Amino acid sequence: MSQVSTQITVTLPDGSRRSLDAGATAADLARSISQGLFARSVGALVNGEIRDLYTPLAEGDAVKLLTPDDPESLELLRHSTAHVMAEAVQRLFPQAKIAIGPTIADGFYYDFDIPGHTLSPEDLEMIEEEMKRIVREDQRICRYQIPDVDGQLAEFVRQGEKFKAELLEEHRNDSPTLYLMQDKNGKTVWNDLCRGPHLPSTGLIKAYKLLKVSGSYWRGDEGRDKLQRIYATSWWKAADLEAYLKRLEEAERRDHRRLSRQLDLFSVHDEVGPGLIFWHPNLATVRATIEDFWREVHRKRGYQLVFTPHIASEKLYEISGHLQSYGENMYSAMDIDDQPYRVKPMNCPGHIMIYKSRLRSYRDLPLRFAELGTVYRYERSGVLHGMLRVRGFTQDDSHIFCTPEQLEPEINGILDLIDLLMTTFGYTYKAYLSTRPEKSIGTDEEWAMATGALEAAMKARQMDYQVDEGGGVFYAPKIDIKLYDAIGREWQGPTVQVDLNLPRRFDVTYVGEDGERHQAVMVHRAVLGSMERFCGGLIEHYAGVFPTWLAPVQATVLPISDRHQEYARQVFEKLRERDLRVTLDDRSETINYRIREAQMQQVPYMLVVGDKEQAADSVSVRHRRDGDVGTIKTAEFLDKITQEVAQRS
RNA sequence: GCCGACGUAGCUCAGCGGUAGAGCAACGGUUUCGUAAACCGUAGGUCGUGGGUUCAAAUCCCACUGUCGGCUCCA
Repeated sequence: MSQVSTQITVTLPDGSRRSLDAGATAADLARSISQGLFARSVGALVNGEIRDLYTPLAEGDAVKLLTPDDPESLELLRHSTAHVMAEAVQRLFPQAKIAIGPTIADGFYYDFDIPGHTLSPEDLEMIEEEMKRIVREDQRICRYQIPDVDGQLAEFVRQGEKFKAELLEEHRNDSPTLYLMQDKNGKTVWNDLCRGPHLPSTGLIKAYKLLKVSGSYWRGDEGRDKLQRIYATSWWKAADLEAYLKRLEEAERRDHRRLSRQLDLFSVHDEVGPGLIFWHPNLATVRATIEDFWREVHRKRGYQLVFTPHIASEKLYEISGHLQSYGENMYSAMDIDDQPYRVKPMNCPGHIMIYKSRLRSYRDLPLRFAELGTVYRYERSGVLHGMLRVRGFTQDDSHIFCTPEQLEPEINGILDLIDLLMTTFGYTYKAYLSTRPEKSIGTDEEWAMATGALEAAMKARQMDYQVDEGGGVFYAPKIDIKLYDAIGREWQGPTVQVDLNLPRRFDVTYVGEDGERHQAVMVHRAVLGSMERFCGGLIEHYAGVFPTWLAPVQATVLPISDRHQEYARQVFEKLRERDLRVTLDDRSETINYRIREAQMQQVPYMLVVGDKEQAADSVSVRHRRDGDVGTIKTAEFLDKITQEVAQRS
């Protein structure tokens, strides 16, 4: 051990400082703290960035050693598992060329080009077996800075690793690194061009599973090589993997297409075409209830409801620009009296027509037009998905026309409405502000005004939000809200956009205090998005167990035997008079059978009536979740359920 | 659109070269019941569509169509 004269000092998470020999790595730091920590460390967080355990540290670095207890360590684990998977694939399929293999939420994937072979589910098992071997071999994973980029390039080319060659060429000035997999004798058995970071060795990999194969394209470009992608996941503990697979199962259980069959919610038909939804009575009831609520809250907030036609002359979409920039998502023209017409893909031009039907004064503003507007858009067949991705859908669309001064309070009002609706349905959410992208129209002042108003409104409400720099659409900055459902999945939620384009294209103006015409400011916003997607998502969020105010059937009356039918009918009528959705199930099936059926249909209340209830003008209440909750007076039950519905709980 | 898997009774699925099966649902009867499936019986499919191979095709091959998992796109 030669004593190096220079020392460096690093800071630990608890604020304490530690001196190390210059050139010391995070591993050395761990060792200097305790053997136990060293044994558990798999990487380090250096100045907030995840790094290899054997990263040399520099003077002043803030270092946190990562062990499997730290969530950040999963990134290392998954990235390394991806490499092991790629190594396994190349062992089994020597002709396979590797593309990229990043980590994603809950796992990772790796893309391959495997000439002459298509991966099958059986292959996945084989690959898993091979991975087991690589893990058992406990290969070291070493970072290696490429000293001679051209030499390495030539090597990649010689190996036919054209994707890696392309990547290396691109990153040649970024101090590119290889990660080498080395066996016990220090011999490199595999390598991958990779920025890292990685685990120190493959032996640390424990619980992983390959999930599915699918197609992809090199760099996501369908003009380029077709690749095969393997999706997989990796965890530190078998129990975590188990829990994750359980979560997938739970998601499967909640799948709205599956629940639709059980609860008779919606259908699509070959004879009609894909992506076109038929709402059955049960789901139509849910939707209608949501729409009633939606209309109520909009009226209360000064929105005016409008309706616009489903087809329009092409001229409209030429003015709006949709034909030019959105044409490939629009259905082809139909001929009406020698004029081309189109099915509407957007509601905005229609709302603008209403605005422009007369001269507007600043005194009229803001004008808030809202419509449950049905639109049709061409979606490529492969992307259609149940109710979540369709070709015809109804947006809860609104366009607000206002002055620049009114913009901020209007945004604030929208955010308030969003909060009310999302809270009612039990979603939590996060907000994102998307700012001006590179390719965009409008002046700097316009963008500053619009973006500023969005930001100011969120700040005024003390909302947490993240900024997605350059993530706006070309004509507008926007606020996107992401929803989190009952099992923590993310959904695309409400969106608010300040449009800098259409007011100009349509010459949307108002007469100001000064008697001059000014261009109006226009805001697009959708809260629920589309009724199809929202209701589809809601089915999964509630797992088909709709709260009482939304439930297709809120209560069912179950007479014990035929002699109770008359009384059961009386109870049924009483509920119906209260405008409750109630059914009477007096079929000659056993009471157990009828209860089971109501349970499986997720009916909130089952009202069992027999001799005792008949004698006491009462009902025996069975709740779908709590079971038999006892007998109460019919009038009392009516009050309770009516209140529950009114509270939307 | 592209890659891959799949399409058998209303639903869930078995059969995978040799005369189409089960459970549930439906229908008819019996049963009149106290909190998650009473009993007996009946009916139901040109095996997604079209073509090919074969003495013979639900089964093998091709095309189309739809669904599913991804890619991609999302004014």
